[in-house]
Amino acid sequence: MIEVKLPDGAVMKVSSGTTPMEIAESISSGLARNVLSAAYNDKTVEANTPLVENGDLVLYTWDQKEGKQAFWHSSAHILAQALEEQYPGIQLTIGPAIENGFYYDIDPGDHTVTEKDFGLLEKRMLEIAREKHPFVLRSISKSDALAHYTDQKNSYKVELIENLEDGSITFCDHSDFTDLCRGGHLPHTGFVKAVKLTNIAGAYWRGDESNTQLTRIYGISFPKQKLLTEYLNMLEEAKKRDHRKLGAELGLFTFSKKVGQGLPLWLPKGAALRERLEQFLKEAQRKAGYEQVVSPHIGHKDLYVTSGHYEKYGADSFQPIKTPADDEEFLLKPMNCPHHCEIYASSNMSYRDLPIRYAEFGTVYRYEQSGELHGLTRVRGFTQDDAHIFCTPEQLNEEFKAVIDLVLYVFGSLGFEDFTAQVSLRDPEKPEKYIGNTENWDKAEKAIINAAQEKGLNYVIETGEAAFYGPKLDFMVKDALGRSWQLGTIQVDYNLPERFDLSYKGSDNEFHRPIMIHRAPFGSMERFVAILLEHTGGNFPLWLTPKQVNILCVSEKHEKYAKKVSELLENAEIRALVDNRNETIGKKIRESEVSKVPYMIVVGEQEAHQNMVSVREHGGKDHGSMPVSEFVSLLQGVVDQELKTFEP
RNA sequence: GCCGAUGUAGCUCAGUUGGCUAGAGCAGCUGAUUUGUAAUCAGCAGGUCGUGGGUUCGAGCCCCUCCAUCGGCUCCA
Repeated sequence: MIEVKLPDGAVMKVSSGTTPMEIAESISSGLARNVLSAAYNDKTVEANTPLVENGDLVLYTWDQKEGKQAFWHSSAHILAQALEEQYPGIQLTIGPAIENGFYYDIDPGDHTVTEKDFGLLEKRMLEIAREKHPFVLRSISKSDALAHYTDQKNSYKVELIENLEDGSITFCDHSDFTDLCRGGHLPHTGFVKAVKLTNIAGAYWRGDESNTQLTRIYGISFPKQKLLTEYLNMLEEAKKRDHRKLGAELGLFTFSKKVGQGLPLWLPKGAALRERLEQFLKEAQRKAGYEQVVSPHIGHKDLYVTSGHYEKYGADSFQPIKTPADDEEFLLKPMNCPHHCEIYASSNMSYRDLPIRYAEFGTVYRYEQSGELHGLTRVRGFTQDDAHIFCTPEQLNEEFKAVIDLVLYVFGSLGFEDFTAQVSLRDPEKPEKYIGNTENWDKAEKAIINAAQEKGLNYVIETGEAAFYGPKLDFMVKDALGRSWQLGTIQVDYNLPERFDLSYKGSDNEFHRPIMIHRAPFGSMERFVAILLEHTGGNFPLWLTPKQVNILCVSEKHEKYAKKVSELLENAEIRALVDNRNETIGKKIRESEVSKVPYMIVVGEQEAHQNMVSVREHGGKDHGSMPVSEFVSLLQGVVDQELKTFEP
């Protein structure tokens, strides 16, 4: 007999060899129907793994992340089986569950996998599912495992097995299909009731560009058809919030093949919105003791050789511009930091001057590979809300925390509550990717973690995500389709001050090296506006939106009164326009709704007569009629709610 | 850059096995109408079918090149 403890504290005495599924059955048949997977003593087990020692058992259903993982991972096995049947001779590699669904990577050999085959594959997967084949995990010796895949001429699996310890290797069988697998499956294939293969892509073996490119098939599966339908509807809804679509519909920005790919053109409305964002941040930065500087769009190649950027990115950048006479080389500015270093170096600094905070909305140009461009989130020319703080080691912690406050203020004012703070550290296995000595890196990484902890930030650590000159605290936000993007970033840098030989005179009358903080709360104006669009669906905060009020005339006869209202609003710094077109009021309202203008004022006979305005909010809410002054206070109240003042 | 897909009017789309002068709705323009809370009516105009080449008596449709876009991979100072 063994003792099995459940999460609610109950202890069950069962005979050794009892499975989690049998325990679920003994609790209730409803639970048993829903159990997908389990964890025993914090280790993932299958629902049909015999338990042979005392321990803690957690049963997972579809409602838990772990349950979904088992579900999708098992679905990947079914996909692999269908793929092998459809394309004989392919080599299977890996097939994990991911955040939403699963994929399988295959080397297709002579086959070309196309979306046209998805229907057949899905059909076959459902057939396999309906046959309710149990997933059976079995141990196999390393030599037998190698022999199995050498036999199949599958070099990928051989490579995987060679890196595994003998004794820890397991195969998973279902139907007549076998795969190398460490476990985490459903009891049997029958749980899978709905399958959708979503897309097909190239993916490099082991994520390394120098390796062969495999074919990756993505899919998602569900225990009920209804859940699949809901998922597909959700995707449709998300597409409506795509910033590329909304940006065009709302007249914010565009692209031109002639100007060049990845080079956004801001239209008047978009430019006005961006301008407002800049003013908002400039004001907060002014209060926080920043000074604006301006630097040119090109810089001498030597500048970037000094900074180290040339060595790191020179070959993959827009290539140097050469002067006609002296054959000097200039680069389009790919970042602002070296310029700001030179501004710092232009005067003698004392410890009394520090911290120095140079801010600039600096437009930079980076040659991103064509396949990486993506709307406004990944472009070749963009404007960073950049600033560089030069400070003493004693000031570093306070300065860093002040920047966290600023970033949180910016995010708060724009309604970004759903972000992940990510501490991006260096990859200790790849020191060649970074410049500077280990001692400074340790200090910089510790400084970031300390500040994040003291600020009570709930952060995750990602190794290998640091910049080449220093670690970062990144603020990650997801787009409509759940893809994660870096917006705000704060970086600690001991390296550039050294490379530019920056110094200050200390109270001890000796020269010291300042520490540099790179930071950008938005990240870039382009990406920030893109993600803001996807989060708000184009319904921007009132303070930010291009047009706040549409004044709609019931007929052209009321234009004069409308103009008067418009002037009053203008005096109160409210952005309003009169719509006096020869159209029905219904049509004007509809167009105003579609273009997401937050407020509508209807003026006709009645309003002109009573000197009032009828107020309708975007979405249909009727505020009734009121004097213009009352409407102005209504809007000011909303803006006050949205925009808290920044107190550093 | 790599893998896969897509490209017809400003936008959303139709266009049969290759066969008359490539269609529709919305947007635009002109006129009528003077409107009370999500689309008034009529007329007009708008396209080198992404680009360049090829096959064919004949190409929006078939083949190739390039360009751009979309979904991934890699990259992201």
